[in-house]
Amino acid sequence: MSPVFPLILERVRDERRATPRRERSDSVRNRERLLSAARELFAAEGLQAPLDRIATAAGVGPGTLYRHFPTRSALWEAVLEEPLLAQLALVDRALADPDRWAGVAGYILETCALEAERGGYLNLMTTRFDDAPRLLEIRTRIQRRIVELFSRARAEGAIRPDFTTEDLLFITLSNSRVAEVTRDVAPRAWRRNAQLFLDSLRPERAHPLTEPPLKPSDVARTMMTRPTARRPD
Amino acid sequence: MSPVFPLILERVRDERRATPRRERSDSVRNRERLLSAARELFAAEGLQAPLDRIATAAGVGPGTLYRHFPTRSALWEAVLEEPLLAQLALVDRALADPDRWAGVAGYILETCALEAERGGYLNLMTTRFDDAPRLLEIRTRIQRRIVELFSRARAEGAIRPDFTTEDLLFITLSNSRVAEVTRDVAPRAWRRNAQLFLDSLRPERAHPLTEPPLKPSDVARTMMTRPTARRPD
DNA sequence: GTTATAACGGAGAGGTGTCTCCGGTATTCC
DNA sequence: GGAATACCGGAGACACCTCTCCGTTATAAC
Repeated sequence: MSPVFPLILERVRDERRATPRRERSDSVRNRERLLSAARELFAAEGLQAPLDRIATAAGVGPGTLYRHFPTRSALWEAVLEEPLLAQLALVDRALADPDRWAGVAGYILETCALEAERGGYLNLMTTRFDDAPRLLEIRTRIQRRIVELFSRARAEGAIRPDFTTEDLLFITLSNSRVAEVTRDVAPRAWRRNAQLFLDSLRPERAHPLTEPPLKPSDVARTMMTRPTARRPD
Repeated sequence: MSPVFPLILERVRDERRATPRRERSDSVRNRERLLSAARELFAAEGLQAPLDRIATAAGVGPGTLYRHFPTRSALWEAVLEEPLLAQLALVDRALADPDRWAGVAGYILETCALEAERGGYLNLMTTRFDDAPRLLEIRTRIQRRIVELFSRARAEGAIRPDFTTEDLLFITLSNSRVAEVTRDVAPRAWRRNAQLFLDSLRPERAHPLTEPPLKPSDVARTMMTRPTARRPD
């Protein structure tokens, strides 16, 4: 056992590390499968769908899922960026509409549709994304644009003056709950709920709200429970 | 071993069966404790609160809980009759109000309050009570009265003409969700949501709803999942 | 007291879900 | 083709919840 051989092997290993090995084909394939299964199950059963079931649906073992996505948040980041960006695009379109009411009403209906309709993800806007900074960042951008959208509408009298962006929490929660419950029974029922809500938004003959609005910090604290099912420590 | 003794014992046993033994004091005490713990946990954590935790909170073993209340439904029947009757009383009061709008608006606000406020039970009106016929029966009575309340209000133009009692599902779901999420953060926030909803009910603010109303059978099918946690067979 | 027994409560089986470890294998590189 | 190793996937630990069985105990009746 001369010391020479180990040294050579050492060098070889270092070279390998410098030019990293190509990603294994089965790894790539499995990641794709996992993402596709996750998209499907998150849409069908909600963002809390059991990870094991996602692994099974993807045809891999649980170990493989956890290697690719160590936490639920990691999987969320990979899956939910796209729909969140779609949401962002919606606000932008709404902001571009010169008709303020049309902008606001259209935004609400479309964002509800995005969550409620088949293949849409429920609770996208009300789930904690603590460990998913990318998602959080997009949502922050969305929220800033929403504030802009509604303050313009309010300033121009397109909506009732006492409506705040925090009040959007109500339609968001309401829509996801209604959609969840009526999906299989009356898949378009959420629209009626949203249309009713729109009528409560209109400026004409609005009756004053005696209950003060939520503070933004309160809204933040209503976000849905932890991303993994693990108990709090 | 003469056959006489057994015969006497037999008679004694029969007499005992005729005059049943008094209920044991510890049994009574434990039932009270269980009910009180159940009231508390159902209110604090929802109607699906773990039965084991209820047993623990009552200071008894799980066996004792299941002996007194073999199913979750049995416990629900013992605990939820009272609040459902309170709900019934609310509709009756609303029906008695000669001012139709006041009746309807009052009913909605008060029923929301009943569910949302500390010690109230969430989802009382949207949980399946399949194995709790007494609760089911009360709820049916409530629903009949509600139909009466709203059809009068509609007939007299106190609310928008296209609003159906099935649409109440929306405020019910919305209120319980909002309450659930804001309870610890802004315990009165549900009121603002309800007030907004009321404005969508007013006839003078109504814009036509393009989405048709739910059918009563659809509403029935939106009821929340099974009473026990056991998987469906 | 004594006795019969109803009620207790905890151990544990069975189910679901999260997450890890590790022996075996498939893939890449040469 | 062979060697090195990254990746696989299942077994299994842990946690939570439901529900039952059964040896022990408390209570009521006498």
